[in-house]
Amino acid sequence: MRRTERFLAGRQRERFSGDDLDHFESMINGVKEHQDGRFLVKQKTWVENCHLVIEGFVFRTIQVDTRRRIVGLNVPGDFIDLHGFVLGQLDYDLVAAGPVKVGSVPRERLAEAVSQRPAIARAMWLATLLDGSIHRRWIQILGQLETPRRIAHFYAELHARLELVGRKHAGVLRTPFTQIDLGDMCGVSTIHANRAVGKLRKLGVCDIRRGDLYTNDWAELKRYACFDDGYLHGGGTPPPAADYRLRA
Amino acid sequence: MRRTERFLAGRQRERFSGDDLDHFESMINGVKEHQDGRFLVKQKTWVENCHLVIEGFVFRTIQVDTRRRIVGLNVPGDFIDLHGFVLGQLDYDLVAAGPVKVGSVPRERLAEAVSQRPAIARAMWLATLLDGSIHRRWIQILGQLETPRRIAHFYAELHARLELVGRKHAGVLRTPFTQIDLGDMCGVSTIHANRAVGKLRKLGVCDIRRGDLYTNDWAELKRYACFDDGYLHGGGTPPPAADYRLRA
DNA sequence: CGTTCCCTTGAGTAGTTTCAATACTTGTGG
DNA sequence: CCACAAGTATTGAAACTACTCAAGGGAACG
Repeated sequence: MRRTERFLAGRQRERFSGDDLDHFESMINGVKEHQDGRFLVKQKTWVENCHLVIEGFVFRTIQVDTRRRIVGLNVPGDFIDLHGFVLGQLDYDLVAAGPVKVGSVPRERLAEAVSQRPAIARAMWLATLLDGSIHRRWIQILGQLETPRRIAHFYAELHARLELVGRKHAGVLRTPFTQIDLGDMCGVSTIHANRAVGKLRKLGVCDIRRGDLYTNDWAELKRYACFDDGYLHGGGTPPPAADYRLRA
Repeated sequence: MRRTERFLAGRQRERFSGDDLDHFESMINGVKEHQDGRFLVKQKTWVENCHLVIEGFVFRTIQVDTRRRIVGLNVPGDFIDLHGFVLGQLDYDLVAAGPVKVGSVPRERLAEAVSQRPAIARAMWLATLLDGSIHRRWIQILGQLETPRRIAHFYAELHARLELVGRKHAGVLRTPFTQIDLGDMCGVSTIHANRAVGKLRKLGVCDIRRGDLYTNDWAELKRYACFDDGYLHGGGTPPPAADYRLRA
């Protein structure tokens, strides 16, 4: 299986030519595995390589004083630090959430690809736009839903994103996330995250145990979470035929 | 004064050649003024033109049922719907916040510029990355600060962003935002926004009246708001000399 | 000069936090 | 195999933050 197999899978990946896909695969100059909690990239340092998640999950965190906020989550197929390629540095830290496998692309190779392959340039831009879209939804969720629904929405999103990259989860979605993580994501205390998890259990929406979510009705869970997958821009919504490639 | 004068001002605008700047200016094929509350672009519709804010403010909102969330704010110099250029449609609505003047760029012109002018292509990507960076900060703020600090942070950010595009505000920063808007931005009820404004007044941090913020100590306000401008990627942080243009 | 929208204030309720204490898991070494 | 340690999960109680409902006051606009 290609290391870049999941990049933009479910979201216009089909626009790549076979040659582009080959080239893209060749840009990965190394793969590393990291343990849970490992800092992959620190904010405010010069980004020399960009990283693609191949296996596992990565948090984007911002730490202020003693308190950590998780401002984003990345799944297999996601680039995690493209911002650093253009801006030079990141405004967040990257932390392995559970064991993770990431591929590395040197910035010169990326610069070259972006300058010479319009499809890849466009794809990179697209990837960062998808990030933005998810960010906006998180902002909405944080301000609009009570904690149990935030947690449900988070898992619903994860479920949908994993499905886009080819991973179906029926009765259980396994993750390495602790309730501490859930709290940091939802902007609430750990204890409150625990009570919210308890409420989801009591309501019969789902059962979250040590990060693993059990449910036999994803549709009901998504309804409860007010989840609407439009913002993920999955498969069915490619724009009309008009040309919007970076180069003609 | 050029209509594109403020685009990326304070953030690598100096990287444009004079020719690029001329070309960029020529892409604007029309300028329109809109009144407060006017919907400029609706979500989930095909984006045929992209828009640049020339004067005034624009909200990015997401409406669910009767409740509106403001997930972003744009100021002069900002493109407000570049996402639609690549993704075809937006995941949010654009609403005029007070009277606003916007320039319009047809997508074919943008497609052409992006394909033939690497500096412009890079700038467009950069512009959307800055959006993302601000989004992440909002996520952090929403989860980490209590309401009075959120409001203070919001004004602090606005102050800094306006300064980047050449607008200094000493004793007062005038905006058309109502307390309803502040509540929708901070993810709290209007009434609670009102009480938070009252608290800022009582603390002596600032005095917000009908959207206008009065203070004689911006540094103190920013300290109170835990504001750190790094995420805006202003002037002082261009990356090292390495080439990261879209095309050689 | 009245309508309308916005701001302000009060009271009761619900959601969330902190502090504190008690279990449960998992991994490690004896 | 058991005991222990460390991290994680759970529960209770008091304090705080924020929400809703409700009513009154102020500023802007026609």
